[in-house]
Amino acid sequence: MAENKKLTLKDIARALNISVSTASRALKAHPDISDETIRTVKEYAEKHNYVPNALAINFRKSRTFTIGLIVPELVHHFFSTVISGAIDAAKKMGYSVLVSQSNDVLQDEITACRTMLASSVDGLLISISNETVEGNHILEFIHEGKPVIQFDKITDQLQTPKVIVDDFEGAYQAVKHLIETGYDKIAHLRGRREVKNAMERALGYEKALKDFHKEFHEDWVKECKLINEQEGYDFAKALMESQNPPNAIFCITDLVALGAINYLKEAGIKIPQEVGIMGFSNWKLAEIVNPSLSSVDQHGYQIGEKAAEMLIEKIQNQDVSSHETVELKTNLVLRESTNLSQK
Amino acid sequence: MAENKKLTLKDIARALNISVSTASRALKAHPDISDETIRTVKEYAEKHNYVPNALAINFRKSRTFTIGLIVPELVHHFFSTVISGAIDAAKKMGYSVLVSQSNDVLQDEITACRTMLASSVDGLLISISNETVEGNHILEFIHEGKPVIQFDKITDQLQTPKVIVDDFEGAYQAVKHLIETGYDKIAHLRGRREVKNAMERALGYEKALKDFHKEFHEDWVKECKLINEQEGYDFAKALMESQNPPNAIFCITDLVALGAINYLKEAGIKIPQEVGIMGFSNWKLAEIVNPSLSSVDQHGYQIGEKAAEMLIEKIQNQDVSSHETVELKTNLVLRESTNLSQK
DNA sequence: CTGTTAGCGCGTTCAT
DNA sequence: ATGAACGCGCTAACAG
Repeated sequence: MAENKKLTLKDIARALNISVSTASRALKAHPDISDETIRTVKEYAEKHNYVPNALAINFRKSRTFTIGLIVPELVHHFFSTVISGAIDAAKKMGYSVLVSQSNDVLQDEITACRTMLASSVDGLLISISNETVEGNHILEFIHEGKPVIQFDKITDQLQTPKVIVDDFEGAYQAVKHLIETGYDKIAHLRGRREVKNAMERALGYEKALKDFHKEFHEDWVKECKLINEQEGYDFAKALMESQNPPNAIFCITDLVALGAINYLKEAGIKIPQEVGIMGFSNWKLAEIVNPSLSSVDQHGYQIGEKAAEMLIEKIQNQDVSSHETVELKTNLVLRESTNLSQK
Repeated sequence: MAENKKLTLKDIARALNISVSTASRALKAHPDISDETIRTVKEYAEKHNYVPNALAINFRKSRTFTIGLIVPELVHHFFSTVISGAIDAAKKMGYSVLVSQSNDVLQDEITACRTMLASSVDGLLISISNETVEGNHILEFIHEGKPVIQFDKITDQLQTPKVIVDDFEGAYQAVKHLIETGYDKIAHLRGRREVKNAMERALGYEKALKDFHKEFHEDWVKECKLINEQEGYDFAKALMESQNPPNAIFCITDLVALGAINYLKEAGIKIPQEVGIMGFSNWKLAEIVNPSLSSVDQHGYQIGEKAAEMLIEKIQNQDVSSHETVELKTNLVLRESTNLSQK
């Protein structure tokens, strides 16, 4: 079956009647070694299909060329896109990626961190769970000299480099576009105040209204707790049935927007003529839903790429103390749920 | 900064004035060691937060408690669901998961395999790319005594255990349901003949028609090459504009079904009254699309779980030669795109 | 240019 | 019940 017995340096050395260290150096073309020896050793290694024992190397150098990646949810368009970008970038730099999920449960996140630490990843990429506040489990990496980079869902409590999307600007542009295409009564289905991304989007929304001198009402801002379709539906209903219904709704997320769309369709309210709907995240569903949904694209793939690149750089420079923040720009993807042209 | 200097057995031994081997044995409560020593050592280890060096252990035992997982595409509802299941199951059994994607490109798959082999995973979970035929790169794992399990997209060319969904039965049930709810002219947008899953679904479709004595026409079976929305749209159009249009379409995948739905809506053909649409895979979009799509659920999470469990079992039993196939049942999820009740 | 030696942290004989 | 010694495979400091 398994013709294991992997060839080791020792075998090569014995076969060629040289010392193990010479063999080792020859294989990496060390300048001290004569060209001839190098050739001989390399030929022999090639011929007998020598594969260095990665475990021994890892042990010796105490690093694994593996990075950890923890997200709240794996089955999620945005996060799987980020993962995809991170894996591709890591691969290019010779690293593998250990993936885990926290299910937005702090305890699971802690466990995942421990496991990653135990499997000796060289660094960590993490988007924290909703429950995470202090993050000692994450600091442990830093203590062990392993860089950590936060992305998307971050906390400023932890001094690490961060890769995020400019939520404020994304929201601002989205609302600005709504205004420019003729909507003047714009509501916002926001997320919880404790979540940074949600806060930023809400601030961008407010700023745009202010800059363009549009109405702002507390009543037009509804706080979603679960960020799901049902909430979108319910709040859209509440808004439209209120005294002073808006003519556009800017939603914290596409899923919430979907719920809003469903309500509007059910109520026979025309999209985008009577009410415009703007989502955020540009998930697959934005293309699929009917009418298709205008949304703010977050470039998940690039976030993953950038974060992985930064992390690996830090690893290679043994830099565990810097904490710059990279903010990637979003861009607006216009579809049928909002007016297209200027009014 | 980094107060590294991790505690080693040697440190403990020196501190407690015992030998390294005693310390080692005490920590795992070896029967030879006196209870008192055990207690002392454990206490000391606890107090000073001793963490065994995983790298050293891996090296010594030449295994890593890590499994590899390669899928064609990461940003894909079904595969991310499988990954989720695999990671959760692996975690329960004390394993981590290294994830990679092939993009359905053979060369990428080969690279991914090499990387995984180099990072010394203990076993491999793989859903092969469309381009994969022989799979020597996968056999290498077996040669090294590392079990491999194929799932979903598999090839019988490789003698490994497999975890798949019963595509034949799933398709059969789906078509049977269409028949039982009144459709008698059922078309099928199938996948390529070279792809096993596609073949099974097509066979299930044919068998159901035969068993219930329904019309079968070559013209009603269209082969999708790309399995995308556009093909669904185009083929649905072709079918409906033909001499003998069907009154139901069974689609190889939800995405194709989406295209078909879009065409029918555009053409003003009523779903499900005039034409019923059945998808396959039960992706997120099936719930979201309008009308929502009846589909065959593949239980991706369970596939991932089962595959990971089996793999880890094989690893633990050093079983690299068995090749049983586990076939999980699908189940039909009925929504608005098909008739509900018996006619 | 090449070989010798030592050691990474741990587990495992083999002694005692 | 405990310790000494060895080795996993590889690298690197130190000789020559």
